[in-house]
Amino acid sequence: MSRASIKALTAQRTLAVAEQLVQTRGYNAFSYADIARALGVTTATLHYHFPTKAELGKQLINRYRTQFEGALIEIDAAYSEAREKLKRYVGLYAKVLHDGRMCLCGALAADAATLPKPMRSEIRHFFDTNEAWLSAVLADGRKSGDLHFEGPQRDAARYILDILEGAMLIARSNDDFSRFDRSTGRLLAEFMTA
Amino acid sequence: MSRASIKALTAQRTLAVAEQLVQTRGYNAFSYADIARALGVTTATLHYHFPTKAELGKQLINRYRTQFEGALIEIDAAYSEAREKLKRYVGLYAKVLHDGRMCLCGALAADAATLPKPMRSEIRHFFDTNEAWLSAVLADGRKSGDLHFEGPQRDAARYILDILEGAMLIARSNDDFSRFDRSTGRLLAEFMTA
DNA sequence: GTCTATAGGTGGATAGAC
DNA sequence: GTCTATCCACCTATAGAC
Repeated sequence: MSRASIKALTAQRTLAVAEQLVQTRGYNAFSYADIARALGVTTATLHYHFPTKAELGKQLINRYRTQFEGALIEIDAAYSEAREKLKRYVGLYAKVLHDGRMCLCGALAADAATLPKPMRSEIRHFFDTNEAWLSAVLADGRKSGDLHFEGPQRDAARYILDILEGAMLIARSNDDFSRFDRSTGRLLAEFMTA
Repeated sequence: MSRASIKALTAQRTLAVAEQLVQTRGYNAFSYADIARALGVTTATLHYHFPTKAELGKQLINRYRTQFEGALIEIDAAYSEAREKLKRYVGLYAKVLHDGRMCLCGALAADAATLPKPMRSEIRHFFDTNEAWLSAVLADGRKSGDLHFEGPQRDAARYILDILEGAMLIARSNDDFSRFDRSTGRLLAEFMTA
């Protein structure tokens, strides 16, 4: 781990709690007081590590994207077939949902209009990362005959991301996670059928 | 119009402004003060018409769903082909997006965990209405050979709704409405191809 | 129906002691 | 690094005059 990413224990715990709060309640529905209560510290302590909520939010997304990129690298290392990679990719989102959470950036996207610019940029970065990885998998799958779809890979990648975020959003609000599995199952079938 | 739905002018204007605020900023990012400023009245006046924010929110969704049902009835009256109905249905969402807004219930779904139960019930009601209408259109389209899809109509209907909400969410957060059009275009093509 | 005035609470954020 | 104490802005909501 690089020196730049070494963080004090309280800072790490703050990020973990804040992440969970954003994913379950949304950016505008959590406060420094919520985190302080969970950690057993005061809000002044939190402001020492993260001067502003905007800064905390930015680092939150950055960390989330970095961890996500790590998971994508693991998939690339463990599987060679495009359709298997796509399945595991969907599995990443399913795991988040099963943990009772919304995708961090999906949750933040809903409040995008109220967020500071740096946070909006980080959110785009996360979506761009998804799009790039998916595009590569789709290109590979199309070439090998493993996956089937019409039009540009980029558009198909965005389509997949749209479904994942939408299915999470609706499944959570309806308290029925099986809806996510049925929708993503349909999605996978669509790309795996000639 | 039934007597029960007649509302004082200020109440009507309040609902219109509040709706726009929720759709653009989210439930937890707007206040009675925002509405009061827009209408040129005091917050006390708003509380006369809507005692609590929860009550305002509930009536907001109820009104939205009622208007939406009216639009669905219009579609049914104007078109007979299932694929044409489906196109117009997607057009309803496109219109909301083009107005710079998120679907009201999609926006609220993101904050669902922080909402009072009556509001959550109204949100479900909206999604159920979508699902029921779509299921009927899909059943009809499959019967006439106008639409093509695998599995239960209900699952396909939910799949469509998931994409619409997800595509809106991402398109808005990326400030690129054309993404919505490309994803929904792909969706329509999927159901119209044998 | 709308106002003034205000209560009671919580929000993010800071100064300065330890 | 963490604390106590505090500021000021904003929130939802209410009482009572007009």
